Amino acid sequence: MSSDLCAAATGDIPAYQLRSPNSGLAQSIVMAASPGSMQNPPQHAEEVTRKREVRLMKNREAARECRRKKKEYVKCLENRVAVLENQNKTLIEELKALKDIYCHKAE
DNA sequence: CCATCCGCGCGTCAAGTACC
DNA sequence: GGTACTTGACGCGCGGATGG
Repeated sequence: MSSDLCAAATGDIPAYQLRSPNSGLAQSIVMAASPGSMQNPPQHAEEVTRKREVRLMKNREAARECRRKKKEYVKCLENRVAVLENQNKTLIEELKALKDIYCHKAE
């Protein structure tokens, strides 16, 4: 069973790069030290650390998913190459056969 | 054995892009 | 603009292959 990735693989845009809203997880919870508050109490430090951990965790998973998609995409491309090579071979054979027929007629 | 190489997957960062 | 998401690049550790 080939996924939709394969269908997209026939197009121009790498399927694993196609974006859909709400797909996957990721990083980015921008570290915010509120501009006015120069005091940096321990609670804030904890909060910052927590946010960073969450961000790292999300990005970790996002990277894993990204790699998985990329691998699948490459596999699809390889399959496609195999199919096209076969088609090419068949067409070459066909052409050869037709040429043969044509040559014998010409004689 | 052991040292070295190689391929692979991982975590992280940074830059780019989408979406609000 | 700010936030969320995606992905290329980098460095690291691990396990298997291989030559000495």
